[in-house]
Amino acid sequence: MSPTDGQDLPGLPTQRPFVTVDVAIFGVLQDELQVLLVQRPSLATEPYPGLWALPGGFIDVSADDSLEACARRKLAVKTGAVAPYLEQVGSWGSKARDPRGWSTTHLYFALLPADSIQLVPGANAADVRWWPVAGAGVRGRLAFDHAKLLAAAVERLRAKVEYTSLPAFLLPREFTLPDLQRAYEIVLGRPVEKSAFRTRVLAAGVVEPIDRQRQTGKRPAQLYRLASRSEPIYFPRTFEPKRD
Amino acid sequence: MSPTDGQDLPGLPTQRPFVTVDVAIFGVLQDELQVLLVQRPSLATEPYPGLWALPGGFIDVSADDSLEACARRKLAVKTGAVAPYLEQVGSWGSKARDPRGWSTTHLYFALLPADSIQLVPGANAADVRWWPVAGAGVRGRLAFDHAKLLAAAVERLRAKVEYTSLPAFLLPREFTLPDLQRAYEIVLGRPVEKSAFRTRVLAAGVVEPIDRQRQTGKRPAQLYRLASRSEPIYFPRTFEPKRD
DNA sequence: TTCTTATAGTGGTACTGTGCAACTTAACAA
DNA sequence: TTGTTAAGTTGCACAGTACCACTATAAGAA
Repeated sequence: MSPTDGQDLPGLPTQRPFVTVDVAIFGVLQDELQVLLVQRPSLATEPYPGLWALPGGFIDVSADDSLEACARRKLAVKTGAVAPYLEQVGSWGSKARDPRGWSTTHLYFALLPADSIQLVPGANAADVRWWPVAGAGVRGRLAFDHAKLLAAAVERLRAKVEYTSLPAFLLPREFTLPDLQRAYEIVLGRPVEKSAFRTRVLAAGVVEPIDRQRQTGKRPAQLYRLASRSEPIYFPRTFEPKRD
Repeated sequence: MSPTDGQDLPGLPTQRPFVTVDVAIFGVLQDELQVLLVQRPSLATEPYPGLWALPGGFIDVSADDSLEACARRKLAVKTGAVAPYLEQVGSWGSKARDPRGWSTTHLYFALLPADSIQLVPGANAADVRWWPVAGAGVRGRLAFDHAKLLAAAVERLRAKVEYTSLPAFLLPREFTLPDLQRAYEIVLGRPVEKSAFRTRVLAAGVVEPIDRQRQTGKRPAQLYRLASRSEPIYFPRTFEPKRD
């Protein structure tokens, strides 16, 4: 048995992977699902200089109390906001994923109303930008294995949108049912049937009407807000579209 | 900005959490869902001496190529077998969860036919035993935050059993539909209706009949095996029991 | 004023997968 | 032959979704 193996050692292993947290931050801008990426600094001493990557970085063992706290901190640093929804996607770790050595990352994804935030390039990133999500990722090469991570986050998001109220967290506090329907369509990348959608959302108690409407030039639309602003609703069934 | 923060540092952080992988290994024994636990050595130098814990331990950066490979290795060491199903539950990390310092763990769960394996106490564990799963965990105190980890694994397992064929991985290669139904009932902790269950399983193409039956004294039962021995099937809907 | 247009919202029927209860079938044993 | 028991089937009810057609409400044009 290898000397670094196991909880039974009197001491801790001296060779440890380094540990990072990455966050895929999603928003809806210009009627598209977009993800926030940061450009890595163009220093030859850095891996993947100048390439775009998911926001994230090393755990700070003196500043962060937990993984999730670390994710929330990184999110706040980039957006200046507290995201209404944050979920862990999973973790990845291997000898090969970072040229600097054995590394692990803990991946989270966040949803937020894109109009509510300010982008903050910050000290450790050359630039910050929203990128449209096309298919399972974005156009262009990403640093490290971030294309794979992003694909996993997008897949998780789309899967859960089939049976939860997650897209509501992409909207501002007050919204109409057509707004919400559109958010579903943008994330899923396919049309959603109006009548069934409304029945589903109202029957599940996702939203409650406020006593105001939105005037748009045509028939005004009832405004709603979330019944529960922190927890998503789970619908009894997924969508079941006939034609694909 | 803290000196250990960020990918932008020329160097890597010197203070790193230590990294472990834990595996919740589930099986069905004596008509009960059980989980494999190891007893920690009774050395005063070890945290939680003598307590039971999920099998797992430190990543071995020289032996393990990836997190999942590490999980498979730990699984093989304890059971001497390759589990037909392994899935990551998630990761946890904090300053407080291990008295030795900031630590992270990557939690997996595995399903296997309990009769197919040999328990291997091994060098780094005083004992290995199956423990019945009662509610969200096991009777008795576990080391570290393993009660929370086990609860998360059990919750994930039960949730997926509602809409997948996962319990099939708890059975031997050949089984009858009543066997499979019983596995669902054991994991879910509630009865499952025979007729709807059979329709569901057969319509989804989970199994294929072999041309043999099992004689039990009463009417013989058709034997089946999995159509796909590696991937679970996702049913179009969850169970929808009327009375709870 | 009326007509047109566009979006919001409703109603009605079909369909699918599940729940449930009653039934039939196959083997064994008394 | 009959009774027992577990395996397997049949038929109907039900809930939630899909789809299509319809009505409602505002603004602006005619």
